Amino acid sequence: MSREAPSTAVEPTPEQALDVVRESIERERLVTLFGPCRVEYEGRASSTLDVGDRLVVLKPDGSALVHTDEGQQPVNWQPPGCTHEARVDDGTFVVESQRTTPDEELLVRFESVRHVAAYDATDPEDLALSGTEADLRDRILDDPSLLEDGFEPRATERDTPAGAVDIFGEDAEGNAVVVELKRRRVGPDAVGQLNRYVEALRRDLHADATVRGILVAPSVTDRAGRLLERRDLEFVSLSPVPET
Amino acid sequence: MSREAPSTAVEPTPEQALDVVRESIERERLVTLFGPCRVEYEGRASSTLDVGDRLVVLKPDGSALVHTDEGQQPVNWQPPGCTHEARVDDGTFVVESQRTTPDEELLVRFESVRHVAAYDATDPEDLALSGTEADLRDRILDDPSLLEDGFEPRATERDTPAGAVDIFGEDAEGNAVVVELKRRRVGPDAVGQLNRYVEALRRDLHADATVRGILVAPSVTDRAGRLLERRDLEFVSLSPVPET
DNA sequence: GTCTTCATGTCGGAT
DNA sequence: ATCCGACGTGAAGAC
Repeated sequence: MSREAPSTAVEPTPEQALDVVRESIERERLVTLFGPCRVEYEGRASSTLDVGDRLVVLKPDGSALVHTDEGQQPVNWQPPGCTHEARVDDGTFVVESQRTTPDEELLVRFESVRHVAAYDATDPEDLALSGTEADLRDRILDDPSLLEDGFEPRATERDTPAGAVDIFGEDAEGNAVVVELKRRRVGPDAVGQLNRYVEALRRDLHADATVRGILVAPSVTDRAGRLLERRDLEFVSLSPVPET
Repeated sequence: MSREAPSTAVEPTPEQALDVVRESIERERLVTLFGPCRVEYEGRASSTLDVGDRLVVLKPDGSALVHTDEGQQPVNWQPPGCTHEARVDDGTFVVESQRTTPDEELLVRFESVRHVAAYDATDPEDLALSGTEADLRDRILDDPSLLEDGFEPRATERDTPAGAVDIFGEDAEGNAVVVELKRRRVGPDAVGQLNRYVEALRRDLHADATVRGILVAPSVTDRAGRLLERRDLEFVSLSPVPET
């Protein structure tokens, strides 16, 4: 019962495709199908897609992907947790993938299946990613003077009525400082976020407390920069990874 | 030179895989590879992924996808416009996908290729999607009283210094109305967005002009609701699709 | 190219 | 289950 060789069939009949797919779903294999098909989706939104050649991937965790020859994103999909079902309907091979909460359904109707394959896939590894917001946070915690001289971090993920603040601390004068981190160049949305946290803390702390808000990112857009000024918020340029 | 049958090879040697993949890239076919591999990415961020079974998809538009047995999203990828290259390196089959602006590179090193397939794929169809924000906008433009009696739309995508307003109009009393649309339940971010537009218009219009801000969505979260009140903004519950 | 926002966003973490 | 924010977000449209 260890990993078996991939099962594949070129130009299978609908019945042959059905056999492969049903058994593969049963045995929790990763399935790929290729051929001309129509796709219908109904759920949070709804869509139809007329006949074209597509690659359909069914994963053992219940995800489904419909890929065309273009684009990084699938043209249709279903998230993990769905139930895949295959059948032959009116002589054509059909895959249906359903879930509840919310009720959603994906239907792929093949004009013909040009290829089907099934794989035993196991992947014990986690992705090791660097250059994230967490890396930016750690850079500042390791050397708070990167933010400004005299800055002292007091907490990460500090809760406020408006949400959790990335880094909360004190400046050299003892003022409260709210730091919002972004791993890349930011627009007006990040300024709004920082502003909400600063307002919330100003309401929560003593009325006489000064609360500074500092946005930390590699850079800001013009509009975001003007918005920062208007809100009396500050900006410090810093990347998740030291500049080369 | 019309559509040929899929080419596939089970357990190819690295050299056989190389032949198939090189020719398929040349001929702009859609390629899938399956087998145990390591993956490295370097670009906006960087990542490594140790050995595991994965499905790799190379598209003729230059996209690359690395899928594990779990998750809707690829564990690694490359966007359209990249250059795919295959080679045998130290006896192992390797795929490299590169792009510029920004410089990014994806490297997939197979321990062994368990299956390779190549497809001629053409897809002339566009997805027909409904239930989007555009549908919500059209509902209101068709029947402005859905927003409130006496509302008159004047413009969509009206420009302000803070960005484009979804719907700009006038209420029964002649006050300016800024409408922000969301196709689903919204959080604090949407309130911030609406607030920016309202502030910008208050600065732009005559000092004595009243500018109302209305958020239109199926529902709002508690925090967003409180934020709306604090900012003196309004909420109207409406879905992109009429309720059943 | 940059900027801005939408998305069936997805995903993870916390409550 | 909902809420909230990060993401190598991606994709589209405007400038």
